[in-house]
Amino acid sequence: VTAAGAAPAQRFSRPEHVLNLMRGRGLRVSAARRIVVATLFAAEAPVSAEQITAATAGGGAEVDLASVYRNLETLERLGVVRHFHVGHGPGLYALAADGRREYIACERCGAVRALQPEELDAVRAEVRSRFGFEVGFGHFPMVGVCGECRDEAGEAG
Amino acid sequence: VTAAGAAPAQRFSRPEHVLNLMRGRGLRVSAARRIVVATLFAAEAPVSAEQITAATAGGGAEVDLASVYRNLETLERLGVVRHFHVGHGPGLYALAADGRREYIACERCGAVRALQPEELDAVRAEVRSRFGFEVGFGHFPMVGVCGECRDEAGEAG
DNA sequence: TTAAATGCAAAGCTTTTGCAATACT
DNA sequence: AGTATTGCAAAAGCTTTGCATTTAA
Repeated sequence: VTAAGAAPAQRFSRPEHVLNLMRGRGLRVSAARRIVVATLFAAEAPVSAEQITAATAGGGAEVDLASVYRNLETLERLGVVRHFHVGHGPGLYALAADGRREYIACERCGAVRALQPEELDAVRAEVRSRFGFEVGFGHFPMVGVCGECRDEAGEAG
Repeated sequence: VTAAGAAPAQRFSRPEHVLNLMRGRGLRVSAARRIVVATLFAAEAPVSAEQITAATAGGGAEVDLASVYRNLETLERLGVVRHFHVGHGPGLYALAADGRREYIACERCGAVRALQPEELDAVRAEVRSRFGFEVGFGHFPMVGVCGECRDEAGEAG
């Protein structure tokens, strides 16, 4: 079942696919948009708006932070991008190309691990049966300490 | 085992207990502090700093927001108060009188349910075994839709 | 040509910080 | 009296908004 108003699940394997989608929707393909989209495709992990503007520094042109935010919002409306929040700190944006994702974050090293929703179904079911809440980790992921950071910290207090 | 540096688990059933603790630590008992502490005791649910300043409006005196934040931080250092974050929105503060608490929040109605840590042990264990993360819900609670809000929304899309 | 999108600047919201004035001890 | 604490104001961090200018179509 597809929710009305939501963009259909779709695959965007390259920046041009996204830009074509925008053109198809009557949106313009500006230099700023090319850069934002390119940066998202180049990113290996979710990035903040600030990081996107910074990433453009190397490429020559600089995209204003406000424009980055506006474009991220536009891309999110198109279903191309999703964002979420880890602890304090800015929102993190990533391509939604592979469909819905959820996350779990390490508050110590900042690592963000992307998960398939099914991987969290057991957790979700546990929470639902115990507390009656239907929880999701796509927008507000769980925060904790990852295995590596726990190992580094040692086991003795 | 008690972590070094952490305040010992203690019970504060009345505002005076807290004020006495502060005096004992060489801290002064100001009008602002009386008000902040009183407001926390009077609150039925976790409150924001903003709500604490607003709550003082009825009592006559008004405590500056900055002072509220500073006092909340002081009280947190003393182990009297804890704060956590629900989605967007300001931090929420509550007495830690009954020991450690964790939370789960409804993103629709804003309800915050306090939980004993043991109630979340199964969830924690599930996450640990699957992902290697040791997660906590005391500072960044899970966010979802509570049972009542789901009922209200109906079951058909 | 013309309306969408940009850059810049300002503002909003939460929280923190500097500093002179106040008030607890 | 002496200093911790306050109030006010300004600033910091993230995000949004207003507006004149640029620019894609």
